[in-house]
Amino acid sequence: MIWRRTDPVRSISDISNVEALIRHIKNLVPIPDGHLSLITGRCRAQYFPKKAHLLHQEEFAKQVHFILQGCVRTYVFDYNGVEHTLSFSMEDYWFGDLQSFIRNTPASFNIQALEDTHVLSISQRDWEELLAEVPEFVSYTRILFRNTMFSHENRILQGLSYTAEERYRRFLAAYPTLPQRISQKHIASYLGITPEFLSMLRKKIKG
Amino acid sequence: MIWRRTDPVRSISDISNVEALIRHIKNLVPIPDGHLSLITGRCRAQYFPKKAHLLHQEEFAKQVHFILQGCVRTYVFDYNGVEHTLSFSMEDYWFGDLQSFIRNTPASFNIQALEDTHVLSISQRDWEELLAEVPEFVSYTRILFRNTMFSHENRILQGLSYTAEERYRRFLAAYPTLPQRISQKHIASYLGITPEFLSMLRKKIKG
DNA sequence: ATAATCTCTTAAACTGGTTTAATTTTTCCC
DNA sequence: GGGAAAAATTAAACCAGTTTAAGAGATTAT
Repeated sequence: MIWRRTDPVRSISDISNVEALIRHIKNLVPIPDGHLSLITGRCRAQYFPKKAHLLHQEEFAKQVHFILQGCVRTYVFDYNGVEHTLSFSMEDYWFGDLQSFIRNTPASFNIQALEDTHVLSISQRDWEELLAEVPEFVSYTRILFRNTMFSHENRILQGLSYTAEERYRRFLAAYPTLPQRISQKHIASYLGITPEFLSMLRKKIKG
Repeated sequence: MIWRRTDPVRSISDISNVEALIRHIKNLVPIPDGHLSLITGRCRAQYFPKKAHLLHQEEFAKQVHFILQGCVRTYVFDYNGVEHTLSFSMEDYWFGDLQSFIRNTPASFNIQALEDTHVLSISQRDWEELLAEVPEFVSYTRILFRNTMFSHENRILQGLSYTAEERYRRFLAAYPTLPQRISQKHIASYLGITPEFLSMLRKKIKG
Protein backbone atom coordinates (compact mmCIF):
# COMPACT_ATOMS: atom_id res chain seq x y z
CA MET A 1 0.00 0.00 0.00
CA ILE A 2 1.40 3.33 -1.05
CA TRP A 3 -0.95 6.24 -0.91
CA ARG A 4 -0.62 9.57 -2.63
CA ARG A 5 -0.13 12.69 -0.63
CA THR A 6 -2.45 15.56 -1.40
CA ASP A 7 -0.68 18.33 0.51
CA PRO A 8 2.60 20.24 0.24
CA VAL A 9 5.58 19.27 2.36
CA ARG A 10 5.87 21.26 5.56
CA SER A 11 8.59 22.06 8.05
CA ILE A 12 10.24 19.87 10.61
CA SER A 13 8.37 21.63 13.44
CA ASP A 14 5.34 19.38 12.89
CA ILE A 15 7.21 16.25 13.81
CA SER A 16 5.38 14.04 16.30
CA ASN A 17 2.17 15.95 16.22
CA VAL A 18 -0.97 14.84 14.48
CA GLU A 19 -1.85 18.08 12.66
CA ALA A 20 -0.54 16.83 9.33
CA LEU A 21 -2.70 13.72 9.53
CA ILE A 22 -5.76 15.72 10.56
CA ARG A 23 -5.32 18.03 7.58
CA HIS A 24 -4.86 15.03 5.29
CA ILE A 25 -8.07 13.38 6.49
CA LYS A 26 -10.10 16.61 6.35
CA ASN A 27 -8.94 17.12 2.78
CA LEU A 28 -10.53 13.84 1.72
CA VAL A 29 -13.66 13.36 3.85
CA PRO A 30 -15.99 15.53 5.95
CA ILE A 31 -15.57 14.46 9.56
CA PRO A 32 -16.57 15.85 12.96
CA ASP A 33 -13.71 16.65 15.36
CA GLY A 34 -14.92 14.01 17.79
CA HIS A 35 -14.37 11.32 15.19
CA LEU A 36 -11.01 12.78 14.20
CA SER A 37 -9.73 12.34 17.70
CA LEU A 38 -10.87 8.71 17.71
CA ILE A 39 -8.48 8.19 14.82
CA THR A 40 -5.56 10.26 16.06
CA GLY A 41 -5.95 8.73 19.52
CA ARG A 42 -4.94 5.40 18.05
CA CYS A 43 -1.82 6.73 16.32
CA ARG A 44 1.58 6.23 17.86
CA ALA A 45 4.55 8.42 16.92
CA GLN A 46 7.67 6.54 15.90
CA TYR A 47 11.12 7.46 14.62
CA PHE A 48 13.34 5.48 12.26
CA PRO A 49 16.87 6.65 11.49
CA LYS A 50 18.18 6.68 7.93
CA LYS A 51 18.88 3.16 6.60
CA ALA A 52 16.75 1.44 9.26
CA HIS A 53 14.48 -1.28 7.98
CA LEU A 54 10.85 -0.97 9.05
CA LEU A 55 9.96 -4.32 7.49
CA HIS A 56 11.70 -7.31 5.91
CA GLN A 57 9.92 -9.66 3.56
CA GLU A 58 8.68 -12.84 5.29
CA GLU A 59 8.10 -10.88 8.50
CA PHE A 60 4.54 -10.00 9.52
CA ALA A 61 3.54 -6.36 9.03
CA LYS A 62 2.13 -5.32 12.38
CA GLN A 63 1.57 -1.67 11.48
CA VAL A 64 0.97 0.81 8.70
CA HIS A 65 2.48 4.27 8.81
CA PHE A 66 1.78 7.88 7.88
CA ILE A 67 4.91 9.97 7.20
CA LEU A 68 5.31 13.24 9.09
CA GLN A 69 8.85 13.84 7.92
CA GLY A 70 11.26 11.76 5.88
CA CYS A 71 11.28 9.27 3.07
CA VAL A 72 11.12 5.47 2.72
CA ARG A 73 11.34 2.99 -0.13
CA THR A 74 9.29 -0.18 -0.60
CA TYR A 75 11.15 -2.85 -2.56
CA VAL A 76 11.48 -6.56 -3.29
CA PHE A 77 14.32 -8.89 -4.20
CA ASP A 78 13.77 -10.83 -7.42
CA TYR A 79 14.82 -14.47 -7.93
CA ASN A 80 18.33 -13.24 -8.86
CA GLY A 81 18.65 -11.21 -5.67
CA VAL A 82 18.21 -7.94 -7.58
CA GLU A 83 16.23 -5.20 -5.81
CA HIS A 84 13.20 -3.59 -7.46
CA THR A 85 11.59 -0.49 -5.95
CA LEU A 86 7.80 -0.48 -5.98
CA SER A 87 7.54 3.02 -4.54
CA PHE A 88 8.98 5.91 -2.61
CA SER A 89 6.86 7.46 0.12
CA MET A 90 7.40 10.85 1.70
CA GLU A 91 5.57 13.50 3.75
CA ASP A 92 1.79 12.89 3.90
CA TYR A 93 1.95 9.41 2.40
CA TRP A 94 0.70 6.27 4.07
CA PHE A 95 2.84 3.19 3.49
CA GLY A 96 3.22 -0.39 4.64
CA ASP A 97 2.71 -3.92 3.36
CA LEU A 98 -1.06 -3.76 3.48
CA GLN A 99 -1.59 -7.30 2.20
CA SER A 100 0.49 -8.66 5.06
CA PHE A 101 -1.08 -6.22 7.54
CA ILE A 102 -4.67 -7.06 6.66
CA ARG A 103 -4.44 -10.77 5.93
CA ASN A 104 -1.79 -11.50 8.53
CA THR A 105 0.40 -13.20 5.95
CA PRO A 106 4.19 -12.95 5.54
CA ALA A 107 5.23 -9.68 3.93
CA SER A 108 6.31 -9.58 0.28
CA PHE A 109 7.95 -6.20 0.67
CA ASN A 110 10.99 -4.73 2.35
CA ILE A 111 10.66 -1.19 3.64
CA GLN A 112 13.64 1.00 4.46
CA ALA A 113 14.05 4.58 5.65
CA LEU A 114 16.08 6.63 3.14
CA GLU A 115 16.21 9.59 5.52
CA ASP A 116 15.64 10.01 9.24
CA THR A 117 11.90 9.45 9.26
CA HIS A 118 9.11 10.38 11.67
CA VAL A 119 5.83 8.52 11.30
CA LEU A 120 2.47 7.95 12.92
CA SER A 121 1.70 4.24 13.12
CA ILE A 122 -1.53 2.26 13.53
CA SER A 123 -1.66 -1.36 14.71
CA GLN A 124 -3.81 -4.09 13.17
CA ARG A 125 -6.18 -4.09 16.09
CA ASP A 126 -6.64 -0.31 16.07
CA TRP A 127 -7.13 -0.38 12.30
CA GLU A 128 -9.93 -2.92 12.59
CA GLU A 129 -11.56 -1.10 15.47
CA LEU A 130 -11.47 2.18 13.58
CA LEU A 131 -13.14 0.53 10.60
CA ALA A 132 -15.88 -0.80 12.89
CA GLU A 133 -16.35 2.38 14.94
CA VAL A 134 -15.66 5.32 12.65
CA PRO A 135 -17.55 5.33 9.33
CA GLU A 136 -15.41 8.23 8.09
CA PHE A 137 -12.35 6.01 8.48
CA VAL A 138 -13.93 3.55 6.06
CA SER A 139 -14.54 6.37 3.58
CA TYR A 140 -11.08 7.84 4.11
CA THR A 141 -9.24 4.58 3.50
CA ARG A 142 -11.57 3.86 0.57
CA ILE A 143 -10.39 7.09 -1.09
CA LEU A 144 -6.76 6.35 -0.26
CA PHE A 145 -7.08 2.93 -1.92
CA ARG A 146 -8.83 4.47 -4.90
CA ASN A 147 -6.16 7.12 -5.41
CA THR A 148 -3.41 4.52 -5.10
CA MET A 149 -5.22 2.42 -7.68
CA PHE A 150 -5.21 5.42 -10.03
CA SER A 151 -1.52 6.13 -9.59
CA HIS A 152 -0.70 2.45 -10.07
CA GLU A 153 -2.66 2.48 -13.33
CA ASN A 154 -0.50 5.37 -14.48
CA ARG A 155 2.67 3.61 -13.43
CA ILE A 156 1.73 0.43 -15.31
CA LEU A 157 0.93 2.39 -18.46
CA GLN A 158 4.16 4.39 -18.25
CA GLY A 159 6.09 1.14 -18.03
CA LEU A 160 4.34 -0.16 -21.14
CA SER A 161 4.41 3.07 -23.15
CA TYR A 162 7.69 4.86 -22.59
CA THR A 163 11.41 4.30 -23.03
CA ALA A 164 13.69 4.52 -20.00
CA GLU A 165 14.70 8.06 -20.95
CA GLU A 166 11.08 9.20 -21.12
CA ARG A 167 10.26 7.49 -17.85
CA TYR A 168 13.18 9.29 -16.20
CA ARG A 169 12.05 12.67 -17.58
CA ARG A 170 8.54 12.02 -16.27
CA PHE A 171 9.89 10.94 -12.92
CA LEU A 172 11.82 14.23 -12.64
CA ALA A 173 8.72 16.19 -13.61
CA ALA A 174 6.51 14.32 -11.11
CA TYR A 175 8.98 14.34 -8.21
CA PRO A 176 11.31 17.31 -8.81
CA THR A 177 12.78 17.34 -5.29
CA LEU A 178 13.27 13.60 -4.77
CA PRO A 179 16.58 13.29 -6.68
CA GLN A 180 18.18 15.59 -4.11
CA ARG A 181 16.96 13.36 -1.30
CA ILE A 182 17.72 9.83 -2.50
CA SER A 183 20.47 8.00 -4.33
CA GLN A 184 20.43 7.36 -8.07
CA LYS A 185 20.66 3.62 -7.71
CA HIS A 186 17.26 3.67 -6.01
CA ILE A 187 15.81 5.82 -8.77
CA ALA A 188 17.21 3.37 -11.33
CA SER A 189 15.61 0.50 -9.45
CA TYR A 190 12.28 2.36 -9.45
CA LEU A 191 12.52 3.07 -13.19
CA GLY A 192 13.41 -0.54 -13.99
CA ILE A 193 16.91 0.12 -15.34
CA THR A 194 20.48 -0.39 -14.13
CA PRO A 195 22.34 2.41 -12.32
CA GLU A 196 24.89 2.35 -15.16
CA PHE A 197 22.24 3.06 -17.76
CA LEU A 198 20.69 5.81 -15.65
CA SER A 199 24.12 7.40 -15.43
CA MET A 200 24.34 7.33 -19.25
CA LEU A 201 20.89 8.87 -19.57
CA ARG A 202 21.83 11.69 -17.20
CA LYS A 203 24.96 12.44 -19.19
CA LYS A 204 22.96 12.45 -22.43
CA ILE A 205 20.20 14.69 -21.04
CA LYS A 206 22.64 17.21 -19.56
CA GLY A 207 24.95 17.58 -22.56
CA MET B 1 -10.63 0.66 -12.59
CA ILE B 2 -10.29 -3.07 -13.03
CA TRP B 3 -11.43 -5.19 -10.18
CA ARG B 4 -10.59 -8.79 -9.50
CA ARG B 5 -13.25 -11.42 -9.73
CA THR B 6 -13.53 -13.79 -6.82
CA ASP B 7 -15.84 -16.40 -8.33
CA PRO B 8 -15.64 -19.02 -11.09
CA VAL B 9 -17.10 -18.36 -14.53
CA ARG B 10 -20.64 -19.63 -14.96
CA SER B 11 -22.96 -20.49 -17.81
CA ILE B 12 -24.72 -18.24 -20.28
CA SER B 13 -28.06 -18.81 -18.54
CA ASP B 14 -27.23 -16.14 -15.96
CA ILE B 15 -27.15 -13.39 -18.53
CA SER B 16 -29.20 -10.35 -17.61
CA ASN B 17 -29.96 -11.40 -14.10
CA VAL B 18 -28.37 -9.98 -11.01
CA GLU B 19 -27.52 -13.21 -9.18
CA ALA B 20 -23.88 -13.07 -10.14
CA LEU B 21 -23.54 -9.56 -8.73
CA ILE B 22 -25.38 -10.49 -5.54
CA ARG B 23 -23.03 -13.41 -4.98
CA HIS B 24 -20.04 -11.16 -5.65
CA ILE B 25 -21.16 -8.58 -3.10
CA LYS B 26 -22.05 -11.17 -0.45
CA ASN B 27 -18.61 -12.69 -0.85
CA LEU B 28 -16.97 -9.44 0.19
CA VAL B 29 -19.27 -7.77 2.74
CA PRO B 30 -22.09 -8.80 5.09
CA ILE B 31 -25.24 -7.11 3.83
CA PRO B 32 -29.00 -7.45 4.50
CA ASP B 33 -31.15 -8.40 1.51
CA GLY B 34 -32.98 -5.08 1.69
CA HIS B 35 -29.74 -3.24 1.04
CA LEU B 36 -28.76 -5.65 -1.72
CA SER B 37 -31.89 -4.79 -3.65
CA LEU B 38 -31.12 -1.07 -3.31
CA ILE B 39 -27.92 -1.79 -5.22
CA THR B 40 -29.29 -4.20 -7.81
CA GLY B 41 -32.27 -1.92 -8.35
CA ARG B 42 -29.92 0.67 -9.78
CA CYS B 43 -28.23 -1.72 -12.21
CA ARG B 44 -29.20 -1.74 -15.85
CA ALA B 45 -28.50 -4.75 -18.10
CA GLN B 46 -26.67 -3.96 -21.34
CA TYR B 47 -25.26 -5.94 -24.24
CA PHE B 48 -22.24 -5.12 -26.38
CA PRO B 49 -21.37 -7.26 -29.41
CA LYS B 50 -17.79 -8.37 -30.04
CA LYS B 51 -15.55 -5.50 -31.22
CA ALA B 52 -17.93 -2.79 -30.00
CA HIS B 53 -16.29 0.08 -28.15
CA LEU B 54 -17.83 0.90 -24.79
CA LEU B 55 -15.62 3.96 -24.37
CA HIS B 56 -13.12 6.00 -26.41
CA GLN B 57 -10.49 8.16 -24.77
CA GLU B 58 -11.52 11.83 -24.54
CA GLU B 59 -15.17 10.81 -24.13
CA PHE B 60 -16.77 11.07 -20.68
CA ALA B 61 -17.33 7.77 -18.89
CA LYS B 62 -20.99 7.86 -17.89
CA GLN B 63 -21.10 4.35 -16.43
CA VAL B 64 -19.11 1.57 -14.83
CA HIS B 65 -19.90 -2.05 -15.59
CA PHE B 66 -19.98 -5.49 -13.99
CA ILE B 67 -19.49 -8.37 -16.44
CA LEU B 68 -22.07 -11.17 -16.47
CA GLN B 69 -20.68 -12.85 -19.54
CA GLY B 70 -17.92 -11.92 -21.95
CA CYS B 71 -14.58 -10.16 -22.00
CA VAL B 72 -13.32 -6.62 -22.59
CA ARG B 73 -9.93 -4.93 -22.83
CA THR B 74 -8.94 -1.55 -21.46
CA TYR B 75 -6.18 0.09 -23.48
CA VAL B 76 -4.51 3.35 -24.44
CA PHE B 77 -2.71 4.66 -27.52
CA ASP B 78 0.79 5.94 -26.85
CA TYR B 79 2.32 9.01 -28.54
CA ASN B 80 3.31 6.78 -31.49
CA GLY B 81 -0.21 5.45 -31.92
CA VAL B 82 0.76 2.07 -30.48
CA GLU B 83 -1.85 0.36 -28.29
CA HIS B 84 -1.03 -0.76 -24.74
CA THR B 85 -3.43 -2.95 -22.81
CA LEU B 86 -3.87 -2.05 -19.16
CA SER B 87 -6.16 -4.98 -18.41
CA PHE B 88 -8.56 -7.65 -19.51
CA SER B 89 -11.83 -7.99 -17.63
CA MET B 90 -14.11 -11.00 -17.71
CA GLU B 91 -16.96 -12.61 -15.74
CA ASP B 92 -17.40 -11.09 -12.26
CA TYR B 93 -15.06 -8.16 -12.89
CA TRP B 94 -16.03 -4.51 -12.63
CA PHE B 95 -14.45 -2.26 -15.24
CA GLY B 96 -14.64 1.28 -16.57
CA ASP B 97 -12.58 4.47 -16.59
CA LEU B 98 -13.19 5.26 -12.95
CA GLN B 99 -11.15 8.48 -12.96
CA SER B 100 -13.32 9.85 -15.75
CA PHE B 101 -16.48 8.46 -14.15
CA ILE B 102 -15.85 9.95 -10.72
CA ARG B 103 -14.20 13.25 -11.61
CA ASN B 104 -16.20 13.84 -14.76
CA THR B 105 -13.05 14.35 -16.79
CA PRO B 106 -12.26 13.09 -20.31
CA ALA B 107 -11.41 9.41 -20.33
CA SER B 108 -7.80 8.27 -20.71
CA PHE B 109 -8.82 4.76 -21.66
CA ASN B 110 -10.44 2.97 -24.57
CA ILE B 111 -12.60 -0.01 -23.72
CA GLN B 112 -13.59 -2.62 -26.27
CA ALA B 113 -15.57 -5.86 -26.10
CA LEU B 114 -13.43 -8.83 -27.18
CA GLU B 115 -16.44 -11.15 -27.10
CA ASP B 116 -20.19 -10.61 -27.11
CA THR B 117 -20.51 -9.17 -23.63
CA HIS B 118 -23.40 -8.84 -21.18
CA VAL B 119 -22.96 -6.37 -18.35
CA LEU B 120 -24.76 -4.66 -15.50
CA SER B 121 -24.12 -0.91 -15.58
CA ILE B 122 -24.40 1.84 -12.96
CA SER B 123 -24.66 5.55 -13.80
CA GLN B 124 -22.73 8.33 -12.03
CA ARG B 125 -25.84 9.54 -10.27
CA ASP B 126 -26.80 6.07 -9.01
CA TRP B 127 -23.21 5.46 -7.91
CA GLU B 128 -23.20 8.61 -5.80
CA GLU B 129 -26.59 7.90 -4.33
CA LEU B 130 -25.59 4.36 -3.41
CA LEU B 131 -22.51 5.70 -1.63
CA ALA B 132 -24.70 8.10 0.32
CA GLU B 133 -27.52 5.66 1.11
CA VAL B 134 -25.96 2.22 1.46
CA PRO B 135 -23.00 1.96 3.86
CA GLU B 136 -22.30 -1.58 2.62
CA PHE B 137 -21.76 -0.14 -0.87
CA VAL B 138 -18.99 2.04 0.55
CA SER B 139 -17.39 -1.01 2.17
CA TYR B 140 -17.87 -3.12 -0.96
CA THR B 141 -16.23 -0.61 -3.31
CA ARG B 142 -13.52 0.00 -0.72
CA ILE B 143 -12.59 -3.68 -0.89
CA LEU B 144 -12.77 -3.69 -4.68
CA PHE B 145 -10.36 -0.74 -4.79
CA ARG B 146 -8.09 -2.41 -2.26
CA ASN B 147 -7.94 -5.67 -4.20
CA THR B 148 -7.27 -3.82 -7.45
CA MET B 149 -4.49 -1.93 -5.71
CA PHE B 150 -2.96 -5.27 -4.66
CA SER B 151 -3.14 -6.75 -8.14
CA HIS B 152 -1.65 -3.58 -9.63
CA GLU B 153 1.24 -3.81 -7.17
CA ASN B 154 1.88 -7.33 -8.43
CA ARG B 155 1.68 -6.25 -12.04
CA ILE B 156 4.17 -3.40 -11.49
CA LEU B 157 6.61 -5.73 -9.76
CA GLN B 158 6.30 -8.39 -12.45
CA GLY B 159 7.10 -5.75 -15.06
CA LEU B 160 10.21 -4.75 -13.11
CA SER B 161 11.36 -8.24 -12.15
CA TYR B 162 10.75 -10.64 -15.01
CA THR B 163 11.74 -11.11 -18.63
CA ALA B 164 9.04 -11.25 -21.30
CA GLU B 165 9.20 -15.05 -21.34
CA GLU B 166 8.65 -15.25 -17.61
CA ARG B 167 5.81 -12.73 -17.74
CA TYR B 168 4.14 -14.80 -20.44
CA ARG B 169 4.47 -18.01 -18.41
CA ARG B 170 2.97 -16.26 -15.41
CA PHE B 171 0.17 -14.84 -17.51
CA LEU B 172 -0.67 -18.37 -18.71
CA ALA B 173 -0.63 -19.66 -15.14
CA ALA B 174 -2.81 -16.82 -13.86
CA TYR B 175 -5.30 -16.82 -16.75
CA PRO B 176 -5.19 -20.32 -18.25
CA THR B 177 -8.41 -19.95 -20.26
CA LEU B 178 -7.91 -16.43 -21.63
CA PRO B 179 -5.60 -17.38 -24.55
CA GLN B 180 -8.46 -19.40 -26.04
CA ARG B 181 -10.75 -16.38 -25.85
CA ILE B 182 -8.61 -13.49 -27.10
CA SER B 183 -6.04 -12.85 -29.80
CA GLN B 184 -2.31 -13.02 -29.25
CA LYS B 185 -1.70 -9.47 -30.33
CA HIS B 186 -3.74 -8.31 -27.36
CA ILE B 187 -1.81 -10.58 -25.02
CA ALA B 188 1.43 -9.17 -26.43
CA SER B 189 0.15 -5.65 -25.85
CA TYR B 190 -0.71 -6.58 -22.24
CA LEU B 191 2.73 -8.11 -21.67
CA GLY B 192 4.53 -5.11 -23.15
CA ILE B 193 6.07 -6.89 -26.15
CA THR B 194 5.46 -7.06 -29.90
CA PRO B 195 3.23 -9.77 -31.41
CA GLU B 196 6.27 -10.98 -33.37
CA PHE B 197 8.27 -11.53 -30.22
CA LEU B 198 5.37 -13.28 -28.49
CA SER B 199 5.18 -15.60 -31.48
CA MET B 200 8.88 -16.41 -31.05
CA LEU B 201 8.39 -17.08 -27.34
CA ARG B 202 5.53 -19.46 -28.05
CA LYS B 203 7.61 -21.40 -30.55
CA LYS B 204 10.46 -21.59 -28.07
CA ILE B 205 8.25 -22.72 -25.19
CA LYS B 206 6.46 -25.37 -27.22
CA GLY B 207 9.47 -26.94 -28.94
C1' DA C 1 42.50 12.49 9.24
C1' DT C 2 42.52 8.18 7.06
C1' DA C 3 41.09 3.85 5.68
C1' DA C 4 37.21 1.44 4.20
C1' DT C 5 33.11 1.17 1.93
C1' DC C 6 29.65 2.66 -0.91
C1' DT C 7 28.05 5.41 -5.10
C1' DC C 8 28.63 7.20 -9.54
C1' DT C 9 30.77 7.24 -14.08
C1' DT C 10 32.75 5.46 -18.33
C1' DA C 11 33.28 2.35 -21.99
C1' DA C 12 33.28 -2.03 -24.65
C1' DA C 13 31.12 -6.36 -25.50
C1' DC C 14 26.84 -8.41 -25.40
C1' DT C 15 21.66 -9.78 -25.41
C1' DG C 16 16.61 -9.41 -25.11
C1' DG C 17 13.46 -7.53 -27.67
C1' DT C 18 12.17 -4.45 -31.97
C1' DT C 19 11.69 -3.49 -36.77
C1' DT C 20 10.80 -4.50 -41.28
C1' DA C 21 9.14 -7.26 -44.66
C1' DA C 22 7.53 -11.36 -46.79
C1' DT C 23 4.62 -15.70 -46.28
C1' DT C 24 1.07 -18.49 -44.26
C1' DT C 25 -3.01 -19.18 -41.56
C1' DT C 26 -7.30 -17.85 -39.72
C1' DT C 27 -11.36 -15.16 -39.48
C1' DC C 28 -14.91 -12.45 -41.39
C1' DC C 29 -18.62 -11.50 -44.25
C1' DC C 30 -21.42 -11.09 -48.76
C1' DG D 1 -18.16 -21.21 -50.44
C1' DG D 2 -14.97 -17.90 -51.86
C1' DG D 3 -12.58 -13.52 -51.64
C1' DA D 4 -10.84 -9.99 -48.61
C1' DA D 5 -8.97 -8.64 -44.48
C1' DA D 6 -6.90 -9.52 -40.18
C1' DA D 7 -3.82 -12.36 -37.30
C1' DA D 8 0.08 -15.23 -36.73
C1' DT D 9 4.66 -16.87 -38.21
C1' DT D 10 9.45 -16.56 -39.73
C1' DA D 11 13.83 -14.51 -40.33
C1' DA D 12 17.45 -10.95 -40.76
C1' DA D 13 19.10 -6.54 -39.47
C1' DC D 14 18.97 -3.52 -35.83
C1' DC D 15 18.84 -0.99 -31.19
C1' DA D 16 17.75 -0.06 -26.25
C1' DG D 17 19.30 -1.49 -22.29
C1' DT D 18 22.56 -5.03 -19.67
C1' DT D 19 26.85 -6.83 -18.19
C1' DT D 20 31.34 -6.60 -16.84
C1' DA D 21 35.16 -4.29 -15.29
C1' DA D 22 37.86 -0.60 -13.81
C1' DG D 23 38.53 3.97 -11.89
C1' DA D 24 36.90 8.46 -9.65
C1' DG D 25 34.05 10.65 -6.03
C1' DA D 26 31.57 10.73 -1.96
C1' DT D 27 30.25 8.91 2.84
C1' DT D 28 31.02 6.69 6.98
C1' DA D 29 33.38 4.91 10.89
C1' DT D 30 37.21 4.59 13.73
